[in-house]
Amino acid sequence: MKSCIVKLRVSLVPGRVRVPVVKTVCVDDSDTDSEVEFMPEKLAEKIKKRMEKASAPAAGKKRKRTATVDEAPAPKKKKPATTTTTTTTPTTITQPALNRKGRIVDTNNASDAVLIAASLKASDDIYMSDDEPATTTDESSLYKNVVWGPEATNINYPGSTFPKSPQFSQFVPGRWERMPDSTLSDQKSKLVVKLTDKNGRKRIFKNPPPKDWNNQDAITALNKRTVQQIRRNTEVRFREVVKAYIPEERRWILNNLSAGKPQKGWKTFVKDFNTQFEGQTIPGADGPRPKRTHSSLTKEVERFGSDFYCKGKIPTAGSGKNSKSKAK
DNA sequence: CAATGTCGTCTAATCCCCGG
DNA sequence: CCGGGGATTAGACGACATTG
Repeated sequence: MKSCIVKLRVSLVPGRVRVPVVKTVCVDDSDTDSEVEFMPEKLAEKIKKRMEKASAPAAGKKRKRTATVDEAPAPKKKKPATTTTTTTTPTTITQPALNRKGRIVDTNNASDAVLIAASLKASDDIYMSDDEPATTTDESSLYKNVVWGPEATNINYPGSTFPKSPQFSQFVPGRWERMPDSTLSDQKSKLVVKLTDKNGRKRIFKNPPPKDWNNQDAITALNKRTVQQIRRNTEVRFREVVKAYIPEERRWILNNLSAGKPQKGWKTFVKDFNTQFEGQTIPGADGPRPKRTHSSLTKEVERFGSDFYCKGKIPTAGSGKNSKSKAK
């Protein structure tokens, strides 16, 4: 199998997205049917839509996917540093070009099956053969033990890079992941996280593969662990810190609801809300107020509608159902 | 004790189904 | 086709548990 896949990555330049243009060339004796359908039309449609959206950052805040290459720390301009606090300097926010759904590969889908057949599995240098690898197979674990190879254990492995701002796209169910250029990538390669930490030290984290790549629980835990490794050692974050609703916002919500419902529909409600708060700096609040999405607002009302908004009250901090333990 | 892994809580963003 | 509502999946973080 002398096949080799040439992937032409498209750099997503915010503001001008050019989609896919794939080309998976299999240099092999077999002929390469260049007309293979690489992606279900429907999906392609969605991806396109998504990319458009992604490249049209809503004005205001929202850091777009910065060139998170292992480049300089990128000082970034910081805000007035209202209060001291952790001033975690604006971190690098990265996000995959395709959403979860778009990256999932369906083994039962004909065109996906074709892609899988044409794709190469990640190197054994990461860990030995998947088939007969595991030394031990701890029954209680969702993961299996593997014998890590040089790519995962040797800091000096040829070609290894240790970015200060590592890229990472969540693991999705299944061994394969669809890339922006619509080729497939073996998620095995994401099990080894290489980065240069805040202290300038090169690190390699080795996360054992799931026994079952389709087990969502295993995938979820794997994602949490990986994201945590990156979060603790770099400035990279995959999304903004969630900002809770503040009393002023909730007061507005209350005043604009009738029996728990928007008076003029959610669309207007969301627009008006953001016109009122997005980007505003409210005394006492931490930084400018974030833009709230339709999802966010409807969820807020759904959560506290019956117990608060419908009763003419606004939720108080920590009224969810826990009071958040502050000191312990 | 330090480094890591995991859990709990809060909130966001989708996805999906269903009814108008 | 659009919007509502419920269900999923997920990230940030602090706190706690485990490991070495």
